Amino acid sequence: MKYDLYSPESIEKYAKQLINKTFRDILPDKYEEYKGKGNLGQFIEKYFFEYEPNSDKDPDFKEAGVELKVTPFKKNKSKTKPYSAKERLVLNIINFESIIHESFYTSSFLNKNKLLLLIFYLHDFDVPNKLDFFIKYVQLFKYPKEDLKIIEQDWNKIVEKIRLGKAHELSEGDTMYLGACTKGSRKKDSYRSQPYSDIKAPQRAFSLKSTYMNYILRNYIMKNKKTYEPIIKDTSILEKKSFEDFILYKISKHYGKDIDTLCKEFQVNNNSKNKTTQVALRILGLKSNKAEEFEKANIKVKSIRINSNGKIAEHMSFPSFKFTELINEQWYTSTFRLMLEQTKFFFIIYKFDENNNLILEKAMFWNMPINILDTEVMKVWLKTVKIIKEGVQMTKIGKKTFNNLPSASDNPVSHVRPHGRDSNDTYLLPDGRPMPKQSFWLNNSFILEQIKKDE
DNA sequence: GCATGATCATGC
DNA sequence: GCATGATCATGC
Repeated sequence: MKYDLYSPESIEKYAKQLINKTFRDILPDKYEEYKGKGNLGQFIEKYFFEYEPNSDKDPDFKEAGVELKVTPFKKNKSKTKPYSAKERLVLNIINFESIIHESFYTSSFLNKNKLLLLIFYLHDFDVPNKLDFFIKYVQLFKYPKEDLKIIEQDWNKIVEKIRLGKAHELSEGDTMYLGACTKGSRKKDSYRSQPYSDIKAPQRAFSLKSTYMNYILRNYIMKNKKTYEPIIKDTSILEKKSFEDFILYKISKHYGKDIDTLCKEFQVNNNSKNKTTQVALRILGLKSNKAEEFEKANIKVKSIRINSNGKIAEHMSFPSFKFTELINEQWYTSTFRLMLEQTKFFFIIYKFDENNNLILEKAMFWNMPINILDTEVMKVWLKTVKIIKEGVQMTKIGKKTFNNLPSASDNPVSHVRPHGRDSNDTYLLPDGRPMPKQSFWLNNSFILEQIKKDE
């Protein structure tokens, strides 16, 4: 045997020979050309470790308790973040029927995935054949203690939802590091039954979110020194409270205070445009505007102001899209859908009182309910694509140019509006005309409704 | 006061 | 200089 079956370190050592090799380098001469079907993980199992791929309940290297994972990363244009994980890491499939009888520390998830042998290869978009990608990193990975605590909370949240008969409403935005991602086709016949409801749910698997994989890649694998400051400095806090509850508890101590008082108390510049967000982060004990946990969990902070009449003045904006890219996307894999599905939002909500003082009202975590995402938001998205393909109508009235993209009055949840530096900040339409950059927005009335549901 | 286009401000 | 979150401005 080329490696000791019982020793994780021996397996890792053997696997490190893969570094700086392509998949083609591993292919033995006498074997038929690998078809490229299936995944590269199976390829490594078969040709490098020389065992037949399986889908056991046990880890791939059962005796050593090591699960093999072959996963891509990619190069970015960004100088500060030169590399990212290309995708989430998909782990075992969730069996809705049996998982409701499990508990975390004896779960099938932890049994299979507590020690991972991560093999990172560089996905090069200019290289047509997967076999020519280079393997760059090979390393055993065990969840750090503080991460495992949050993963436990995530696991419990997912199982709780299944126990409530809501497997069909599972979404990656529900949880922090460990997600329940869809796996397999979206055809009706791939839907699965669930124990506490007659509604069939798409098959799902546990996964480590791509933002969490980014963190693993940059900090544990590439060993970058620059990390963000964590909010939870002492893991024992998470024994008593969930991460979310702890955060909300800290903010709640300052409910009712006005923004001027808060700025003074937490030494935030009162003229700063994002002072409302900054105050919340200072309350959480952060010196900067980034939190390690938020980065890993893909939590985006959004501040919301409610007017004294109880309404939200502004809609919520998202990054602008390129018309020519948007029309080539499919809804289920579209940038906008994936963003809404995978992002958890942290709302900091302020309200103007009758004297026009801005008061910290509450904070809450929110993510887009999947049933709204795949109905109302989908309609807006499809309509937008259709209009762009057919040719946007633009009408100039005075200084403003009006268009026929879906507006806030057309749909209760989402709409399209300009979102650029100014009206000269444009992208080209497929027909070559320039148009001010546009983005999807969430309607203020919808946000308000979601905030009220939380009460 | 709503609807929708236009623009500001901060951080990287 | 751009991307992105946040907010302003005008006409009905």
